[in-house]
Amino acid sequence: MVTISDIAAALGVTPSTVSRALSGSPRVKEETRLAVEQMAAEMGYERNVVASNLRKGKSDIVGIIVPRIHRNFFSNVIGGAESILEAAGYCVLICQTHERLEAEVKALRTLRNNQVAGVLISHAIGARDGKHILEALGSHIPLVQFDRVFSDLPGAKVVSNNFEGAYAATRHLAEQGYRHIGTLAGYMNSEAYAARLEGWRQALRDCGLPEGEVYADTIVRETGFEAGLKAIDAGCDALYSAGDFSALGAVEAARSRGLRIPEDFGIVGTANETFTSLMTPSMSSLALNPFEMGRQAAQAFLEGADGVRVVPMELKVRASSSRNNSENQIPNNPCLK
Amino acid sequence: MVTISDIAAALGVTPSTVSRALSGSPRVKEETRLAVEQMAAEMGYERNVVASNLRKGKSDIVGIIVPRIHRNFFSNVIGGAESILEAAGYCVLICQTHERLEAEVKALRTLRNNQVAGVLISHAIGARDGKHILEALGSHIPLVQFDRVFSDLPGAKVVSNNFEGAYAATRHLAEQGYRHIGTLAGYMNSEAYAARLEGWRQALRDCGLPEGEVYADTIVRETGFEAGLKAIDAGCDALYSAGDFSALGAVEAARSRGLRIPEDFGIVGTANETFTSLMTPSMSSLALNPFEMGRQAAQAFLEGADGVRVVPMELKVRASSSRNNSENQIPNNPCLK
DNA sequence: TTGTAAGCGTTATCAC
DNA sequence: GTGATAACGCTTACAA
Repeated sequence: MVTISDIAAALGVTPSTVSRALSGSPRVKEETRLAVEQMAAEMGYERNVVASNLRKGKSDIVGIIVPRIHRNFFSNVIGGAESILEAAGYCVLICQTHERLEAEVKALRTLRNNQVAGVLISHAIGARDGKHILEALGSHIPLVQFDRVFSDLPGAKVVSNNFEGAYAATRHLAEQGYRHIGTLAGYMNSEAYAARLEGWRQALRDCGLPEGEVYADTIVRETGFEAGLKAIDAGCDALYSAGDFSALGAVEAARSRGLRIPEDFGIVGTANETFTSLMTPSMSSLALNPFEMGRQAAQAFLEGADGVRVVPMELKVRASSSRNNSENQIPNNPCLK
Repeated sequence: MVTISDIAAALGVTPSTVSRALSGSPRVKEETRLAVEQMAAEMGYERNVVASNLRKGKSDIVGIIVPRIHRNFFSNVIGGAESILEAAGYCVLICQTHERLEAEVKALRTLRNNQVAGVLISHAIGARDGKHILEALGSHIPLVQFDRVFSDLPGAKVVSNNFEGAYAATRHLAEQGYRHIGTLAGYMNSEAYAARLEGWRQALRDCGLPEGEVYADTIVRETGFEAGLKAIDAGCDALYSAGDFSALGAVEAARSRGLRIPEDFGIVGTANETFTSLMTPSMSSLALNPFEMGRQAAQAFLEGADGVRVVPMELKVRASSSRNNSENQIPNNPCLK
């Protein structure tokens, strides 16, 4: 392993000069810089970043903590963040918590102990607030929250316009002529899901439809199925689901009750998972924009700016909610943006 | 930030004693150890792993390099590896190369410079051999290759039984009565894909079917579509595809030619992506066992053992290849395991 | 523009 | 069993 001292010795200068030359300090003669660079290349030098980090008290690693990397949403957020961070000279360390709080705390500790430059996080389900985050990470490492955020924590936040998105999805169902629109709502200690719930509720009101009921508070396929059955038996003719997998469960529930989709039962999911466009009938879904969220989160970290950034969602209308009788009488509504 | 010196000062001992006590050295009195541990807890001490790593010349980070984390296969490998590595006290750093060689080299460099304890890698498409890997990583960091491996590199390898898997998939198609079975083959400088190709070829021979043709050498949806059209126009009635996305393209090609699946055209993909079981008709697929591959790769790293580990594949028979006329006359074959 | 020297926090090697 | 001391490789005041 060749060090700056080796290069210094070979050139008859001191390690400090070599260090300066290699880190682009202006306080070094152009001639020396060239000599150093050439010698470094020749000897196959590579900076020991561990030593460098120890000395500087921080690294060029940015940690990203997500519940599960295999979810399309999160892997795309990571991709978006990477695209920005790598260009800025950072490297990215990815941790998954599998939705477990202890894993999240452990990841935060690990990142702190590795003196990361910053942390981008979408927290695991199961916490009511972000106290554990501050405790585990400390307060001097920049923190950016995305998607699932705690408003009470300091630092930047990147969120979707969940209210408006769910509103648009529900309104779309109403416009297709569905009249009893329930919801599969997701985890209620998450502000993102709470906002979707409110969007759904507001849309029903604005469309002059009866109040709907909440049939689930998790977004996995199994509960989607159970909740779907309940909704159908209670007389629902459509569901807005805060997740795609629970929506899928509901589709299966409708089938098992002999209902045709979209004729008898309409459904819109959320997240635009790959399978939604591949299944038959294809499933409408409220698309998040994860790549852009990742980019925004990375930008927020780089700029060190606090505050909330909102990334718009986009409704993908597909077969599961398209009855093609779009001219239904829905009261006009000023809230839709 | 509290250091071992702080603890030492508070207890009237030296930093060396504290270090020994905290790292479980036997050369320290039980009493002192307890006192140190208590004081450490009290003062909220946490080891500075950067300093520790510098001193020890290595870290407890294991790097995992994959082409793309959003592929089901890779995210599950990562999950499997994590489950083993975290239990063993390592933390995991994930890098994605987006199939780009330069990104792979950069990742290897980054990992080496961070003095990782080891690297698990599935290399990007586009290299003929693993020279760049050795050059970038050096030879003293343990390397474990999985799925896409270079035989000529030293170190442990974890692979699927690609030959046998493709053989079984092709034979299954033959048993369903398909007679002109082509293949969408994948990248030929990858040993995994080459083995699948051979398995397909051998199965055709053993089943007494005419030699088939290779219609694609990439596994993306678009080329699957193009290649599917060609295969159909050339008289194929079935395809074994080395990837699920190309198989999906072929399904779309068959549809666009007005063929019914599986009646007129049969297809089996590879990888068992989530969508295969959700699409209509559901798609048969040769499942890899990524979680287990990840576990095996991690084990190989921990044990420091070289050699090749084989993880079996499993054929998932679904609608796209099920004509339910399973009694076709196929010569019995000793090769099938 | 370059050299000197100290130190980041930890661990390993001595000696006692 | 504990203490003193050096060293891991790099960066950065400060001095020259």
